[in-house]
Order: sequence, then C-alpha cells, then structure tokens
Amino acid sequence: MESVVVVKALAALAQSSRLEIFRSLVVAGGTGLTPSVLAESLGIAPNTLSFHLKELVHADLVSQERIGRNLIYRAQYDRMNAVLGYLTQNCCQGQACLIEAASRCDC
Amino acid sequence: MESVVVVKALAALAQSSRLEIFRSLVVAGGTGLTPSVLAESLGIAPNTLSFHLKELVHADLVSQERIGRNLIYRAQYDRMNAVLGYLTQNCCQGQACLIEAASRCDC
DNA sequence: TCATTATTTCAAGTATTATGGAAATATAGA
DNA sequence: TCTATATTTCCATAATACTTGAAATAATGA
Repeated sequence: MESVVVVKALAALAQSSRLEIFRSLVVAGGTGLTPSVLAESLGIAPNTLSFHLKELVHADLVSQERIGRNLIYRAQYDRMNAVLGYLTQNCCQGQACLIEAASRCDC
Repeated sequence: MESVVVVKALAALAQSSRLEIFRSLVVAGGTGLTPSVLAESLGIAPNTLSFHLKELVHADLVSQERIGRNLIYRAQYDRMNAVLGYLTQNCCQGQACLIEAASRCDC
C-alpha cells in the first residue's frame, strides 16, 4: 500500500465529525447507513455531512450505493485494515515482536 | 480511549513527513532514533523535523528522551495500538466478525 | 570559558480545510 | 406533471497547518 493513500485515509479519519461518521458505519456493518440517519443521529447539517462523506469516499474508506431515493454508505473494511497494517509493518525490524495481531476486522 | 485523543493521533499521522518519521521509529523499535539521523535519512530540514516530532510527541505517539547531546525519539506502541483498536471497536455490531485480530504490534 | 554540534523556537507567508447558507439535482409518488 | 424528500454542489469566510529562514537554547569537549 502506498504511503500517499495511507496519508489520505488517515487525514479522512483525523477529523471529529468524520471519525464519528466512520465509527457509526463500522458499527453498522453491511447494512450501512443513509445520510439522513447519520445527520440525525450525529447532529450534523446535511451539507456538512455530505462534504465529509465525500471525503471518506475519496479516501476509499467508505462506499456509496444508491437504493431508490436513498444513498447507502458503508465502511470499507478491507481498506481500513490495510491502513492499520501499514502502521505496524516491519515493526521493530521484525525482532522482539510477540504478536503481529489484533484490532483487525474481517466483516 | 477518548475520541478527541484518537483524532489527535490520526491527525499527527495524516501528514506525509510525519507518517514517514513515525514509520521509521516503528521500524527502529526500542533503540529509537535521533533527529539528526531522521533528518538525514528522510531529507527533512531540522526545524521542520522538530516541528513534526513535537506534533507526534503531543499526540503521545512518540516519546522523547535526552541522552547527552542527543535526543532519542521512540514510537509509543501501546498508544498506537489503542488508536488502531478504536477504529474497529464494536465493528458490525459484534456480529459476523470472523477475526478481531491483526496488525497490532507488541514490541 | 569558548567553540562546536544538536536541536528547538519564533515569525511570516502560503495553502488547505471546516462550516454555513442558499441553490441545484435526483428520485419517488400523487 | 407537480410536489415532497433526499442529497449534493457552490460560494464565502474563518481557522488551521506546513514550510522556511533566522535566531535562540542545550550539552559537550578543548
């Protein structure tokens, strides 16, 4: 995974509204959530929410699917996992690491 | 772990120079690295490097120790792991998750 | 103490980002 | 087609962040 992509993903998550949005989507799982639901539950104005969702989609951390009048946003678990993995890669030059495992989601 | 702390940590990592610095420190492990070494190996001006290191220290992702004329910076693995864990917490409402493990470093 | 090396702080300029209001687009149903 | 709902886009403003050059601080050794 390229460092530029990782920076983009981290930047997308490094903002309180977006982190909340992403966390909501992670918890929601495969069902996903609509902007309306997110806007209401998080108390974010629809245009601001749209801006942040776009940011997350551009970072490939979230996917978008239209179903009728609604849009469904979902967390992209594989991309999230790749970003997490990047941070620990080659940790301690491979030595002294007891585990290389935890906090990955395989939904 | 509080969301504010996580945002701060993610913001600290969401910048190409800092991500490189942090990755170098993660790879270096317990030995740590001095600003001189980092500045040379990454090609970052010393004052710019200092700015970014401070950012990482403030986010608690990196620790600082003085040894004689040199400062030694080290990755804070526990904090990094906590941040990674935050992102996957309660993933998919607990259902359908095969593993809750990977990409954590236990140096 | 003085000079040197290591590192940080300060100030300033530019660029990027977040937010809000208003308007535009898309879809569905009457 | 008309209307309502859902969502996005556009624009302007305010705040924040990155980088650079110059100066300051810290620690060591001569």
